Amino acid sequence: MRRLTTVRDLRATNRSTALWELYLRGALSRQQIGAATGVSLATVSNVVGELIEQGLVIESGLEESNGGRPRGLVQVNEKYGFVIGVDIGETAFLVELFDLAMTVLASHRSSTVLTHLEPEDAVTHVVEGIEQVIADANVSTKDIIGIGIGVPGVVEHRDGAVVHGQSVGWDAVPFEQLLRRHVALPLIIDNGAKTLGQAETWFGAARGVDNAIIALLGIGVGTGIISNRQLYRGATSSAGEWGHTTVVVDGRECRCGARGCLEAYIGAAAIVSRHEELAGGDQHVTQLDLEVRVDHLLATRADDAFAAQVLDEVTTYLGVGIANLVNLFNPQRVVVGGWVGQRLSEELLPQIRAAAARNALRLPFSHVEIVRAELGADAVALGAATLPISDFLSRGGPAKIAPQPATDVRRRSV
Amino acid sequence: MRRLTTVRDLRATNRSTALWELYLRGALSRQQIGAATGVSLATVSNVVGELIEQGLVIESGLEESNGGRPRGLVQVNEKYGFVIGVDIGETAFLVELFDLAMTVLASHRSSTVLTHLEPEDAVTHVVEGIEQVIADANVSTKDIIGIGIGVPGVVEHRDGAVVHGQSVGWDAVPFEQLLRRHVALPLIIDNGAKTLGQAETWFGAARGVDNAIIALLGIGVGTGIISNRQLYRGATSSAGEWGHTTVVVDGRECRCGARGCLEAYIGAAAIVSRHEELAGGDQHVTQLDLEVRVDHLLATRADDAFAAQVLDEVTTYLGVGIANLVNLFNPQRVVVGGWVGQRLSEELLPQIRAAAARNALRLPFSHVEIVRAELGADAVALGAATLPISDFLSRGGPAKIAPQPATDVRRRSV
DNA sequence: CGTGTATGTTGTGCGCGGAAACAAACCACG
DNA sequence: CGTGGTTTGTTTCCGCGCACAACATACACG
Repeated sequence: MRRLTTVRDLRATNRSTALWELYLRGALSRQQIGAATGVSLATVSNVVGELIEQGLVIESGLEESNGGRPRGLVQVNEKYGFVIGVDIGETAFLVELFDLAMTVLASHRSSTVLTHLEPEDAVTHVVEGIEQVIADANVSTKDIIGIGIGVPGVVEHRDGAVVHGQSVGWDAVPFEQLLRRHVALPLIIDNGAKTLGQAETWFGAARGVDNAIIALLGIGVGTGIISNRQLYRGATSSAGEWGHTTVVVDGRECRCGARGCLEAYIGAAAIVSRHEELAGGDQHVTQLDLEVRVDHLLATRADDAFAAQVLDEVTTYLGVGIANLVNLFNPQRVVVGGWVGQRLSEELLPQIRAAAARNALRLPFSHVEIVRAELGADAVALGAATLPISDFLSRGGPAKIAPQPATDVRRRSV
Repeated sequence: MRRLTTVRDLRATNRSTALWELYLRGALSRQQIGAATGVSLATVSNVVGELIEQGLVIESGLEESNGGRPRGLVQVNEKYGFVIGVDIGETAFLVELFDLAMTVLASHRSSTVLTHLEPEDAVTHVVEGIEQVIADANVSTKDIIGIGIGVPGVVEHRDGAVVHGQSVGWDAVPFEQLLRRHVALPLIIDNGAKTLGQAETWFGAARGVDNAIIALLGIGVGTGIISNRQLYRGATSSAGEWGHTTVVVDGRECRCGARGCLEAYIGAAAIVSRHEELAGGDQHVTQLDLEVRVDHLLATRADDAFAAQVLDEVTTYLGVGIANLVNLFNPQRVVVGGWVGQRLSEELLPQIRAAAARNALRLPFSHVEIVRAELGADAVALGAATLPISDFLSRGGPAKIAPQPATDVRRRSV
């Protein structure tokens, strides 16, 4: 966090907190801002006036009056700038361009089979997508605040993001460096589970919660951990690697090389192959098949005893995994998402809750809600797009605006 | 965190950060303080001057000069105030009185068998201990900044601390309320594993580390999680309950009622009874015996194949538990402490590291050090005593000092 | 003992937020 | 339709805190 020492830093933080409030809560009156930020009304007026002059904030109607002057509402100018969110996912690339209200203005999808993705190919796909959405939405490059990218793997920040993505065969790929050769805009790269977590925290099932965990179940299994409304990153920002925590010592073999990992029990591939192990069947499964097969399992569980058993096992292991998170992190809410998570929690949420209850300590469990994710799989791109917005709000606006001339303008206009 | 809005808050934070630096790093020159806090030398002089006048800080010698005026060093006045740390542990009560340099000025120990501890008895023991150490150290009550208490169980903060301690049979005991009837001083109550974690962070094996986990292995098994140099508490401050995370689905029965908890494999009682299960032996083990038996296991592991097997198993499970923490929290350092942890890591640390390496992801594991705790079991009381100090430093000194008169004094003296 | 060098302190000015006075916008009621 | 009451928004003034720069201080060295 930036240190706060001089009087001018005060202005910067007050600007920033006002912007955050306005962004997350929508249109607010000046008194609401004052109450939320703790500054006097006079200062709110002052700060808001500055923000309006610079175009970051616009007036948006009046409240109903109850006898006196009606409260004027202000809100963030949705068209002040634009952001791009990129999802490099398990099944496809998705590039979306948003305004600040997170309305999708343009979208570009391209699918690939990602068993072995060449970094250079990924760069090409992403750059193409970015150029495409900018052209489609017809926005000026200088109005784009930044680009956020969610990748399938651990992201290490040293001299730009370095990606370790086992599932796509990436070992210490300097993805940020590669991209910067073709993209001049500000880039922020993070793990896809983390960006999904951010999306659910800002706009989905974890909205308004201080401490939450968003579990992402797909082929891979991961989490985004929200602590004090912020992503928990750990020392080298690889925190939340839930999929390879051990739930059975000496258990099933996992693709990571260890044994008994959670992913080896509740990952999409594990679910399907477990059913084959019980029922017999072809061993050749492509990734696209996985979705169909998981759906089929859920649909036929009333008739297919093996399917019922598999889902029962999955529910148990998922419950154990969640219980471990609850014991260790003591969150207020656990959100189950990702395409496998969505489907499972759609039909089996009570059983998942029960399994978690059996394995968690009573006290932390009594304070936690286990809910289904509200946003779909596209939320990874949405969450990625929130990364530059988060920066933008924390900086209190664009970095370039020199506060001095702005003050002059105001003075002259008086 | 307190919000920072007015210009006066600036002074308060600068005071506080200066105090923190001085406390954690010892005697510093004014320029060092300036560099660490980011304020100008003039302001440092100003703030330090105020602190010296109020007696919180004293001058402590000069540095060697290399040509110019020698740097004057300042440090926190160790005798400005005193704190009391209390450890309500598995085997005894320990009450200690410290000065701000954490020198023990008086100590009071009383042991009990804690299988069923009456809250009222605990209150009596603690109050007696507090009165005793105050009398022994011959300090004035008004010079005591506060009392910190580490308890064996989860602490919930609502209307004062409420303690849930299964191992001592406490279910929602309003311990703070009970104590306040007899103690007028400021009280801070927290989980013993967390206070130990704080002690190792400030003075022990996790000193200077931003993200660390201190594992406490005794009869119970818990952790103190340090994130950004602060204790991670979660939503209701029960975070870090490691002992009852599941490492074997459908595994050994645990005293908590669930199955396969880590504590059922590496807790002191589990270790001893596992050896009995293999070797046969009397089923009657008191808590005091446990220490002897664990020591015996370690001493005879070269000759006793069963002992070797038990320790091998324990090492494996401990490694798995640590690996799970590493994957989820991505710390820079894991400190193994508690009396069982100390003994195990004394002799088996390489094996523990190897077991963790087998089960953790490569990337986070490559950034973590697994080390032995530096402080003994008494550190729970030490850590508890840091709680009021932490408050004191964050407030920038005692709450009562009105800044206005102090300024007057200075002006008059000019 | 003077000169050079680095440290500590003392004014001065700028920018910030708070309090209070003031201006503005609306409702209600006669 | 106008006036008083009420609530909101703006402006002015003041105190405060920090940065900058000039000044005072303390030591080493020759």
